[in-house]
Amino acid sequence: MKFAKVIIDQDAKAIDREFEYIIPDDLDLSQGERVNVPFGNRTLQGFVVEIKDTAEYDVKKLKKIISRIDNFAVIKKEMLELMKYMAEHLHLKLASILRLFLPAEMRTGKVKELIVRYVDLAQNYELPSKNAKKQIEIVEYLKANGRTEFSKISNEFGYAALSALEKKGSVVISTQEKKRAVEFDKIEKERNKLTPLQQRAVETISQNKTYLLHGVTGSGKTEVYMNLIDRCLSQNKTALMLVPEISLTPQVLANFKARFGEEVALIHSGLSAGERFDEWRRIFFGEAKVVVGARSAIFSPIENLGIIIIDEEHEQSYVSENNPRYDTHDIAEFRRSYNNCTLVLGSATPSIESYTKALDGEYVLVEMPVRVNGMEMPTIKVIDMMTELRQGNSEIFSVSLLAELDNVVKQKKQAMIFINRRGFASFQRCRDCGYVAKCADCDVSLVYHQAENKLKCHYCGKRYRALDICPSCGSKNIKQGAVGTERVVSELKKFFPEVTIYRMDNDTTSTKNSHRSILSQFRETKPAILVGTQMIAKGHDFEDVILVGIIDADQSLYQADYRSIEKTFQLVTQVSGRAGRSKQQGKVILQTYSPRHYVYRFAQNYDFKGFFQKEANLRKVTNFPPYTKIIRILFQHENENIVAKEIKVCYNKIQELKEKHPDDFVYLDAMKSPLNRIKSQYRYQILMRLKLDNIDEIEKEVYSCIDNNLKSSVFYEINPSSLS
DNA sequence: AGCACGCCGACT
DNA sequence: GTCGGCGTGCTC
Repeated sequence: MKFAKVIIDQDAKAIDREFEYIIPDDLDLSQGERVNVPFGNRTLQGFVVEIKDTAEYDVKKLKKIISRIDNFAVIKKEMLELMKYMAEHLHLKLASILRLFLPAEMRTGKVKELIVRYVDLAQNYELPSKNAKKQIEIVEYLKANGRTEFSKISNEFGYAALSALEKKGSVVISTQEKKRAVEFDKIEKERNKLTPLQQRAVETISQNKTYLLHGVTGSGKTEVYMNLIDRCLSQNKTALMLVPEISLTPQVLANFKARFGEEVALIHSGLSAGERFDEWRRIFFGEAKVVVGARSAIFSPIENLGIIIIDEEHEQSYVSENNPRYDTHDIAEFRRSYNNCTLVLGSATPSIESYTKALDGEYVLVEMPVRVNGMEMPTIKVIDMMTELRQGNSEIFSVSLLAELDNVVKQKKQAMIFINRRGFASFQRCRDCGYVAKCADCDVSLVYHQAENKLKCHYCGKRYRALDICPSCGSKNIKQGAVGTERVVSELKKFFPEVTIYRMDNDTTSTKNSHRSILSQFRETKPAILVGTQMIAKGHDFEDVILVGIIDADQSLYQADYRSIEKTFQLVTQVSGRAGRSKQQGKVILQTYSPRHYVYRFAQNYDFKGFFQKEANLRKVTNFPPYTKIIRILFQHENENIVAKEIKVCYNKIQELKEKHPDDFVYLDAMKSPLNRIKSQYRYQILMRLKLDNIDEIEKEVYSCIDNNLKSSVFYEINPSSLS
């Protein structure tokens, strides 16, 4: 008799463990298969994670597996290992980890293979009579082209003729699965010859190690990646390349398709359910040799990996913000080691964490310090907006920015204005009493959207009427707060009424192709100004953009996040990289209310190393990552008394732990979350910072302080970037 | 998660 | 007397 250990596919902590079942004699089950099992008095879906000859549980109480669900093992061996690793190191629920490994449409069974009918000539077909012109055409066509899709023939020559042929037995109809193809712009891209610097990088990155590729914007990292993938393919290995979701533009995808053709599979949020299902199966069954995708593509069931590439490795989007929370770097490192392959982390502005590892010798540092075309980096001019204000300019734009914009317009060139906000203005405030409208459910400032004249909560999506009278003091003196893209556009129109201005942010790119169409329109128009959020900061090459304006660079600087300075440096560098991608040296105008902050001084000089030294030192003396580990345990429940009570119990246990190991703790406290209520859930959190010396043991003990049977939902987070 | 079991109030 | 409220505990 054989037994199976099964994980039930239910996202509940109480049953998040292995259950044993008897495998029926007539079922030849293997590890990684999905099965239906009796559970209590219901039938549930589960994953077989192990098959064994003996049972640990009381055999008399064991039930039999009912049936298998697929005809193959959906979870491969590597992924089962990865599951164990993630459970142990990231404290995630097994069922939720397993769900990461297969597309949702597979789990729910809502999407099926697309089966298509084909037509071909029968071996002993009869020539149709002379009058049957359409039938003759079909026969001729099939003779010339062979087996063809039924619908194509039917549409082109008519269903009547086709079915007549079918009745006579002159054609045969067969069915076959057709993979839903992802549509692309066809582009021909010439292969650029590698510069000596690129050549050296490709040669250096040759071993089964982790490399940090630090190349300035415009240094041609993508071409290096492509060459590394080429080499991999020629060695009969596969490649996995990750790109931040935001830079997965149709252009980027088309580049890969043009270079690697049918061997590429793409995984991104824009795919339809059917496309995602098919792409996943193409990867699973080894039809795709190169996978390009966003964060979640790291879980692609691709085998025989030769290389994993994480482009823009510093991007925060590589850390999933919700359950199950993971950092793509950790998963990539696991897969590198499991497959004994190469991992490349690429960036113009590596994260402090990664660069520290490179200096410590954990990663191999590869540098590309100059641009491919030999151009100088754009000049960055830092403008003090306080001085502007004192000199009587209370506009959004500084005198210098307006002058430079004017210059761009005269030269019939292009400019980009970058702004770190969405909507018309961030919030509405009463000038008399300081009242700011907040969401009743979430305790967070509402965001004013001019187009609809509504206030919206960005956390729960609830909508409110815009303020005209202050509900607190009755004053009518209501003003908008900080500026957003819409406001910048309408102000710009005042100064440059004859210039075309495009806007790109979450609101203008919600429909499927709007992203592409805005960019291609912008590309065609000169002079033109593109106003946008984060979205315009990444990867787009516009030859004629010679000026970039950054409105209120401080926006990201003063967030309650220990990485906010690092993020600001990255942002300024990335945005500046958009200026002057061709012959003319670009200019950047950076507007700030803190012109003396060191982040701008280093960014201005493109001094990454200087910035790194300063920032790493600051982290060290203030005891922040990468020199410590922050752990946040968030408790949520609709009943405030319950959360408060449960968090107290947990906190006391951790407090005891701290008394036993005082040297391992830097900080420990429990508190209300800054956003005390979201979607009617009260939120309390325990925050701690731990030293790294005994981190594995201490963290394990910390985690064991969380009771398994709490009413509150618990979210365990490592190095959180926002504490709201 | 879902479902049964079980012990207390207000209703034909 | 019973119907049903949801607290508690279990699921191989």
